[in-house]
Amino acid sequence: MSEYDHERIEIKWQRKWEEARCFRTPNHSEKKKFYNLVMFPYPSGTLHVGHVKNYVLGDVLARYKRMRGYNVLNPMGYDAFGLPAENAAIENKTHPAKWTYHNVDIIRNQLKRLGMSYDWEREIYTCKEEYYKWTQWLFLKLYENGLAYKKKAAANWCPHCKTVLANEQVVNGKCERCGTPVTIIQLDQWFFKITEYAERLLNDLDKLPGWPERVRTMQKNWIGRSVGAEVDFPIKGLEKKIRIFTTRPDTLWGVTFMALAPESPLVSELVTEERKSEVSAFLEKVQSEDRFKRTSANGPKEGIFIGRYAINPVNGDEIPIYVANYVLMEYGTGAIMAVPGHDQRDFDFAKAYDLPIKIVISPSNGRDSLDDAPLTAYGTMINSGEFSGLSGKEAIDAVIDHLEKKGIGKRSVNYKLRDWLISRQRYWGAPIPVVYCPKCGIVPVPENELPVRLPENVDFSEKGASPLPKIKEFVETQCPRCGETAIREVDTMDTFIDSSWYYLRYINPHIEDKPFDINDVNEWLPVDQYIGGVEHAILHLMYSRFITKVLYDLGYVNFEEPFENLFTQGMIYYKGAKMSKSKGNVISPDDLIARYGADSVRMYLLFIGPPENDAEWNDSGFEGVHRFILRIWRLYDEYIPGLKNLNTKCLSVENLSGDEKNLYVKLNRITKKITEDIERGFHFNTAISGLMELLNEVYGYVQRKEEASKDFVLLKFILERFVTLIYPFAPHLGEELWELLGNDPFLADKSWPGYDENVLISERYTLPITINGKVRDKIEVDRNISEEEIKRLTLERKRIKKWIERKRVEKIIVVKEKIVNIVVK
RNA sequence: GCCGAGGUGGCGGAAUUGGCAGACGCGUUGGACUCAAAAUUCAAUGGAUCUUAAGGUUCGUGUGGGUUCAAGUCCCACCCUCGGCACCA
Repeated sequence: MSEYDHERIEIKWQRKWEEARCFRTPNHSEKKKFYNLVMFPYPSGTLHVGHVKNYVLGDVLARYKRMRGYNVLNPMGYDAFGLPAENAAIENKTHPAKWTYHNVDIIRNQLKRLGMSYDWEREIYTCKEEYYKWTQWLFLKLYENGLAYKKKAAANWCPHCKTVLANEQVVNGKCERCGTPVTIIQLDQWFFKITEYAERLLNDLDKLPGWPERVRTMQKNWIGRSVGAEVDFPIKGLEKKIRIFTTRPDTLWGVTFMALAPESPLVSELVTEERKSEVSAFLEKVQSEDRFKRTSANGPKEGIFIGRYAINPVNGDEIPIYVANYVLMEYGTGAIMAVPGHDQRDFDFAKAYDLPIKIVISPSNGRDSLDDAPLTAYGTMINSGEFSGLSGKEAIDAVIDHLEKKGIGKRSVNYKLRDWLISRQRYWGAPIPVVYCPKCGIVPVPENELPVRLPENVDFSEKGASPLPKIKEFVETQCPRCGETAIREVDTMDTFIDSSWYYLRYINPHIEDKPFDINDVNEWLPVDQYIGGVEHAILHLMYSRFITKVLYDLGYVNFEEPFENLFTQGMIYYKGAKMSKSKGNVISPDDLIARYGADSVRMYLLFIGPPENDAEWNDSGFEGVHRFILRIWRLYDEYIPGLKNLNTKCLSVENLSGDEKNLYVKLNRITKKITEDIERGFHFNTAISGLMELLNEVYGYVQRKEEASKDFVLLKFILERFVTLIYPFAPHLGEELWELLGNDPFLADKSWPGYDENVLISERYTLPITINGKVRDKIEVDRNISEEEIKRLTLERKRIKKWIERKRVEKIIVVKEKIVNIVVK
């Protein structure tokens, strides 16, 4: 009896696959393409089992699709630029590149040791010149087309990371990476005009039925479209107007004051002389407050009258103008009309400052007092002149038409989405390819001068600050336009730009004169299956969609959405928390692979539960799966010597009966189940339980049967099928047993087995009989039996008679092949 | 507050179209093997309850209603957990 030497087996097959280049994917093939993509890792250290789950899911699908005859593209690379590398470099007095490449080597080895079927010849690193050259090219394309611009603006600054962040990278007022509360600073920054694509990013979500509803909803929320009107309010005694945005033009008659954002330039323009000192004191106070708290819900409403009045353009009311802390400068016009009768915030403010409350929407549900809450629901307009009596959408449309006709307002759409701030005051990223010339101003670096190289000899001794501005050779340059001395941009690009197009580079990873070949990309994209964590629901996934749409508009690709199907896998928890180095609860795959083998790790990560759910790592659960693998090994080890030379072609299925027939039926049933579990969408946990069932069945057979009466040809046939079925999940074990059974490699090149539907339909089956819905008996019947016959047989049963005697049988429901139900009273 | 997902044995989880709830695994218990233990292997395993036993009965999928011959699955109301958004006018 031989031991299951997982290490020998796994390394043997990993080597063989590599030598035979089993997983190399030609760009063109007779076969149908399948682009299988797993979100590439940020190489911050070693992978733990939580990361590994992601890659295992992708690998199972890739291997399965390959067996189904697809030309599968299954690439891997590294999202290799980023701040952690720089921080580590500062801490360990090394270079970010060195740290990054070191980590990449570890991760690559981990992935190889796990048996991932990647086409390693397509490996990409976003930090390599040959890659970031094209990231810079992408920037130029956006710049040329007016989609990249520079402006001075309030930006989120992370004091710990010492850089600005995009809105998407601020979570609850804190830096998404390090958790430090962000502050606001004014800086000259580069932006991508993602807002110009807001409508399409929103609408095209409907074209993505293969995405989880959850992710689409999150993006919808983030884009935050609202429809309404812009209205101009004249100011009493001045030739000025305040423009506001509202989604409720039907409440225009209920405006009792106006409010400006503290940052609004209108404040200083409009404030009267007498109110100036009080107002600026208020502004100072607001500025000193925590911005996140100030702009989050339930904060106290504060403000101050600026001494000026506006005129309500629809009814001529004079209304006071306030500055209020709850009005945001970044949304709409930075000014609002306040309708305390029908808006919670305005209501709170009005209560706090004793402002009048007017009711202009009729309280439909019997409420007539607004003492404690405003009436925010839609309803019938009242006290609104000629518009009184209108309600709902009709009312809103009528009011807007009126505004447009009178020239005091117009239909308008607003989004919560802001432009993508892409400048980072860091070293380890792709330099923004722009030069500042005293004569010509902003000058983009010409395409043929790319890449703008990141200088390598860099001093990281000054803690925290980017070293780029201090490198003379980098900063000082000539203007590409006029040749005069000029200064280079010293900010680098947000690393989310690197990852917003990497799925295109995999198609032609080594091409030198362009980022990708248009024809090849159009052939391979969109990605058929994208797999990754839900934490990228907004960030990476929306940026990638945006960049794809830009490339589409510029004619570089012929598809508008990059990822046809998206699967978001759940996280692995350990000791009740997300695995993380800082919490000290990571489980490394390395030790497990050394002790139990990669196949056990793969199988457990698949068996742990539905892959989209979060799951708690459980050591004894893992051992259970490992036991299953040992159990497979023992069975094969015992029977292979006797089976090796048998020819399964001799198997005649028609002549099977009894135990053998049952076993054969089971094989077909399980084959069907596993196939459907995979096809139906990542139900790998139940697929594996099917394999367990099948193995139990085989064990039952070989133990029950006398040695002499066993059908060894059938046994061999089943054992061959079994390893084929387990191959996508435990590929090393599959290949090894396949070979030991006397077959030539590679199982990797074999087809996924079919199944015989006909044998699944048996001539006889068991039919449960229920009385008033409770199972009381079962009968075995012929497939072709008539309903009448079933009824007759049912009523003859001793057990059934017992239940229906002295009762009245109301009716008998027979659902063939399902159930019989007798209704008695 | 709004939106989304979910709630099933001691535990992880199955149940695909309304048709035998609890597949598979873990754990537990018992038998075999062994000097013994481990490993392995076979069997039992939702709760309550009746019976000497074989075998019954009854309750049971977050709670309360409803539809149906039949509900984990459909409808209504509610409770709880998780995730997202949250002064966005």
